Parts: sequence; structure tokens; C-alpha cells
Amino acid sequence: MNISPANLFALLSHDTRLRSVMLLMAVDELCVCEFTAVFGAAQPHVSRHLGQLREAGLLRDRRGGQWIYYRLNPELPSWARDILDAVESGMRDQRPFVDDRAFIADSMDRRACGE
Amino acid sequence: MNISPANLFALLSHDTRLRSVMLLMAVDELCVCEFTAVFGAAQPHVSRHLGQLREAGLLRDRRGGQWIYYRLNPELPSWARDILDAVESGMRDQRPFVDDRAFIADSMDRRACGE
DNA sequence: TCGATATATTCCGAAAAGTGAATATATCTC
DNA sequence: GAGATATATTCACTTTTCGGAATATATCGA
Repeated sequence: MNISPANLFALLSHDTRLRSVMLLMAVDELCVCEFTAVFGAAQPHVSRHLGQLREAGLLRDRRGGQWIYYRLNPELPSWARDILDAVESGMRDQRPFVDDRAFIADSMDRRACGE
Repeated sequence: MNISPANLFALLSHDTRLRSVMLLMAVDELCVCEFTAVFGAAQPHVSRHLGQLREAGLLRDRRGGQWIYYRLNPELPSWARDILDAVESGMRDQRPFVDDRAFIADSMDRRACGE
């Protein structure tokens, strides 16, 4: 991954992208339709921003059937990882991040119950 | 200060602004002409970007004679301070930040010697 | 193969950000 | 007060980013 610090911040400067990254700090892997459900946003909107994060090397994607799952790139340079960790710990208790995680946790529960 | 996380990242997404903030993590206070000297940039360019950081509440300014000194706002919310600390520690050894600090240290020395 | 679902991409117009040049304002020095 | 220095702002322009709508692509299940 060849990304500059200023570039990383540009990626994090949009709410959709920031919330996506924050979610993936907590949940390991999510498919696009889950992002759209959490954000209440249109699918092309979410897909575009996830695409930008992927192109920059911040996220990796993987196809599983008709779904495409996104996760954090495990090979981020350490300085980028450090910053993301600080972002996560510094804003863990703020909205909308708490709500986003709660939403996902809830839908995971439902999935586990077979609903 | 009423700044959102995404807003903070937008401020840090421009090299001039990022380098300015990084310098002020190390040096406490600098006037505009020192920034222009370090960056080798035009004065209006630097002034504009420092102005954005000030308007957003990230920096404070103070007039001292014909100079205007900028410093980090000491009343940043803790989450913002945490992120800045991580940025600083994560990129301390990278260019151009090392060089920027070296430049400033050098000119401080010269000032101390009365040159 | 056909229809349904999930995702990505393209097109286009609007809004925002960035830049260089010129100019305005404030302060200092003489 | 006049000129010099430091800083901020405005103007005109270019570039980038963003959003919505439409469309393309891929997979699944019957």
C-alpha cells in the first residue's frame, strides 16, 4: 500500500468512509448490503465510497456468493494502523459510531437466532 | 470548539495544513513567516491554510508586533488531542516532518546566536 | 434460461476546495 | 507621515469531490 498521510486523512474526511472504517475496526468483515442497512444510504453511494477505500489500499474485498465482503487491509503500514487505533479509541463512545456498532450487533444476533 | 471527526480529518488532508499542525506539536508557537520559510511556499498560501485551521478552532493566533503567532488550541477536546498525538507519534520519523522540524530547530539556533 | 438479488460503474450537473495574482490592513522604523 | 515588513483577504479560475439516476455485471435459485 502506497498511501500518504494526507491521503489517509482525505479518506477519513467523509462520514460514510469514516463510519465504514470504524465499523470494520469492530466487526472484522461486512458485506455492502450491511453497510447500506446501517447507514440508511443508497447502495451506489455506499459502494462508491467502499470502492475508494479499497482502491487506496485501506480495505480488502472478497467475494462470497453474491455478496462482497470488506475488511480492513491486514497489511497496513504501522503508522496508518497507529492512527486508526487512535481514531477508534478516541471516538469509541461517540455518535454515530456507538449506534453503528449497536445496529450491527443487533443484526448479528438476529442472524444467529435464524430469523 | 465544535468540530466533527470527519471535519478534523478534512483539515489534516492537505499537506500544508498537516505539516503546520505537526510543526506545532513540536514547537509550541510559530509566526506565519516561519511557516512560509519552512514550506518554501507563498505567503498567501500559508496564511489561507493557517486561517482555516484557526477558524475550525484547531489553532489559536496571537499578535506580537507585526507578527502573528499560531499555536495549537490548548482546549481541544480529548478525542481530538488523542488523534493528533497518534498522528504525531506515528509519523514522527517520516518526511517531510523530520525535515520541517530540523529546519525550525536550525533557525532557532541561529536566532539564539544573534545572526 | 429467467427472474431476483447484490454489487459496481457510468453519466452529468452541482458544490466545494485549491491556486496565483493582486490588493487591503496593520505595525514598525526612520 | 512615508516607506518597509508581515499578514489577511479578495478575485477569477481550475480542479476535485459528491450525489442521484440509470445502467451494467455477477451470482443464485427455480
